[in-house]
Amino acid sequence: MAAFCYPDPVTESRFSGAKVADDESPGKAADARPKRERILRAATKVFARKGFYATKVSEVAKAAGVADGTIYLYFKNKDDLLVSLFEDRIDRLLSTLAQELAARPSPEARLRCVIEMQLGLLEGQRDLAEVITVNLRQSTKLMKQYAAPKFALYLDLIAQVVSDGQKAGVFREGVSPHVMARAIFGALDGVTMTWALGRADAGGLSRAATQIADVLLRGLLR
Amino acid sequence: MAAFCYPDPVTESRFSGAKVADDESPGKAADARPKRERILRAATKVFARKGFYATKVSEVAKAAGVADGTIYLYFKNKDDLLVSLFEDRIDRLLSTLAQELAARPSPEARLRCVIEMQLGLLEGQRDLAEVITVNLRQSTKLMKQYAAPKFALYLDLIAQVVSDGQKAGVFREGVSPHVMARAIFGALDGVTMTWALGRADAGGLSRAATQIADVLLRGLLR
Amino acid sequence: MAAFCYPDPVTESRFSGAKVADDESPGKAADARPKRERILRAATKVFARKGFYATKVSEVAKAAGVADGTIYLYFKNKDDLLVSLFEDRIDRLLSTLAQELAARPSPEARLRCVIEMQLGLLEGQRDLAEVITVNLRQSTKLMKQYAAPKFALYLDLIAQVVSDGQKAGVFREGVSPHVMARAIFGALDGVTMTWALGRADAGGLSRAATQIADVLLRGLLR
Amino acid sequence: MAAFCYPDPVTESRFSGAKVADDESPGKAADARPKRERILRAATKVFARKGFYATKVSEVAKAAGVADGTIYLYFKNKDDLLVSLFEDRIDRLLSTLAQELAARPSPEARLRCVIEMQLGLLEGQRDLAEVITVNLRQSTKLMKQYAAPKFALYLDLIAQVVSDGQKAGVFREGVSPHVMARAIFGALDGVTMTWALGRADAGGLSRAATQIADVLLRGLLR
DNA sequence: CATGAATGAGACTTCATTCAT
DNA sequence: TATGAATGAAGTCTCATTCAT
Repeated sequence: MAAFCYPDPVTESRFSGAKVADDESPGKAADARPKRERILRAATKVFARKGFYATKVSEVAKAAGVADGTIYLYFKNKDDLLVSLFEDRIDRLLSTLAQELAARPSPEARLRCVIEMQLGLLEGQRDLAEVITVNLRQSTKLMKQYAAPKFALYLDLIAQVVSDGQKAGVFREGVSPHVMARAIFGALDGVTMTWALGRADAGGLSRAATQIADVLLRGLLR
Repeated sequence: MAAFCYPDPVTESRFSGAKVADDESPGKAADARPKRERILRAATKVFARKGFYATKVSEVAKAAGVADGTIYLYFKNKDDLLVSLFEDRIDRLLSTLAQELAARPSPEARLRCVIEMQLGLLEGQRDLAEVITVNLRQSTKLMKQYAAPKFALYLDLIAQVVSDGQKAGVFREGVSPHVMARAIFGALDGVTMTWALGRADAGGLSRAATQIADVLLRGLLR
Repeated sequence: MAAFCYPDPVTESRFSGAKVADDESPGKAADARPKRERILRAATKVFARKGFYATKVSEVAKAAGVADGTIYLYFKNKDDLLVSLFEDRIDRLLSTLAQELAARPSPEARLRCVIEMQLGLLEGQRDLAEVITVNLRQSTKLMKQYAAPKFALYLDLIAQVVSDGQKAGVFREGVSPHVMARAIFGALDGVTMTWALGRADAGGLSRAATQIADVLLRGLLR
Repeated sequence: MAAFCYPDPVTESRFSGAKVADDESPGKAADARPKRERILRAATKVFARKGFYATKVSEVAKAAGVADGTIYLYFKNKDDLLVSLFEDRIDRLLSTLAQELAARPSPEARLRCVIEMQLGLLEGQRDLAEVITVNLRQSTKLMKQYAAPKFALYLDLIAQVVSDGQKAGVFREGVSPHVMARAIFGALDGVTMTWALGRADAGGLSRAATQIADVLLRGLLR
């Protein structure tokens, strides 16, 4: 559930110092990671507030507490900042999701898991949610060239859950797993987007998750 | 179904003056509209191909066959081009949809109508689909200030269909009509987005519409 | 002799208005040429004073009395400014030189013509001289990629004069025309450079021309 | 002849420490000099390949196998690198040349000596030749402030040779020794430049030296 | 109405230089 | 001495917008 998440803000501040010391290879720049993370986190916040194109690199730098030039020690350019942000987070989601799914044999449970995870990981992270649902789509180029491959992996994973359910005789035939994957993703994305752009009340996404899961499962079951 | 559509490309060049003259408010200059339409159409094409921010106003002008400055006789600025594009199209959708829905009493038929219409109007208009699903999200500002209100109207309309279905005892209780509206919209949007970004095969959206409608209806029915 | 020159500063201000009107094709942007020339002239002045790399594009713009962006309507980038400057001038030199040489049959006269022309065209144009002898060599890239081809044409032309003189039995054999061409060009370039970097006294180059021509001719004659 | 040259690349790596230790002022740190030399040599190579302005200090550092900051322990700044390079080499040339000239009484021999030395020292050192003929002119500021004084010394030395020859009644009167010095230097520089920018074939410069010396001497002799 | 040359503000990015280690 | 991560000043270039024709 914490898959896609930044380190929890609470624990983060507590352990950030320790983390560098204990779970990083000591040869590497010991403080490089935190700085990269700091920049990414600042970028998320500013992008969400102002939009990607309206955000100046210098604003991200200021928010991260580094010099403008420092951004370019960690990211190729401004675009790379957005893409890296997306890739970092979706990588975490993919690996956790794969792991969680492996632990759940029933198709229903697996589908619920996907739904809860996609919504759960953004709950409480309005900024990240906004960046991913809104800002990431800023540029067709970014979408097509960079985000698309990772995104396709995620859709395939959902499609697999549907397909497995069909093979197991639990889900109805006659529904294309790939269309369904897109629809499921889109439904969750749509809910997240309006949540992020609106009041973003606590618990809103969890409640939505249950309802959407109920409807989709009833719709898919034989 | 032609709601959201451009005038048919064939008739357009021949009759554009006349056509727009009769179903539009007469206050505006007689030949201004076709030029406005030409610009809007060019914008759609270029925005879809390159993304809103990567598109220069001069490129839209060239694609529309007008001078750069002419754009500013019809639109306040570049943002206005995108917003106008969205509003023009969604206005047509809203009025047609309201009209179509009025003709269908059963909740199932009404929900199917929504789904078919949202997908149907973009079928064969890959450019427009891409602009609406991808480019419109370019700027949080645009989304929040301009698109959001119109968009909310659309979501309310869907929510109403769900809510009416519940009151009629056809759809299950326990599902928030607003959450459902967002999920339905998102599901269709997700399918459209991948369709537009991918191969965009003819008929792809219609087939998807039926499947999604089936799943959602089964999921919503008592 | 005016080959390589800007229009004479005196006549220029007198006739610039007229020139546009009478000797330009009227279809073309009537005032584009003067603006390009103005920029080129401003660039020469500023480059000579501060060096190419130390000169900001905005300084050239200010000196030319145009906006920064205007520079980019006439030149691809800052490098192009330097290269264009060189090419424009050398083109004029080449065509005038070819024409003058055709009118002189004797090898001695032809060599004197080359020498007087290379030095004469820069006499009184210290800025241009400095840009060509000093600034142009600022970048190996510029030299190798752009200036070199035109420059080679010029060297070939000198080599041809030497070679023709040898065939005519006037100049000694045993001297490579190409080596000699480079040496002649270099001798003149060296004199011009120190003249431009130093006091640049009026008449200095003409006097030098005669002396150098004398030495080289005596050295080359049988 | 080795005047202007780097230490021979072969012996250099083996004996660099010892060699520089004996013929240099002992005041400086014992191992600082080889590092200074390494940096200067790296700078020559990289400047020749990319041009002074296109070369980053970090590239020189990498080529020299030192850290960026180390450069600043030996040179005040990037400009100082170019100036030092020039001064180091020209100092060697000047002292060797003075010494060689002292050993030759006849004006003809002295002039041949100048020519052979200027070309000879660069033969086989294409990089250095390119830096001196092309890169050094990168900045008017560098030329005027730093290189010019040393350069003037060199020109004076050549002028002296001409002037002495005239006084001895060997060279013709009526030729300004200073103009001649600039022309001689320029002729050699021109040949070197095209050699360095072109194929730079072995022996090319020596052959050129003889031809140029022949022409100039015949031109200058009574 | 239409044009398109001109504008000029402002963003991204580079890179010489510094300094804590 | 040596390092190289960090800095931040500053320049090139773009492009939305204007306005004289």
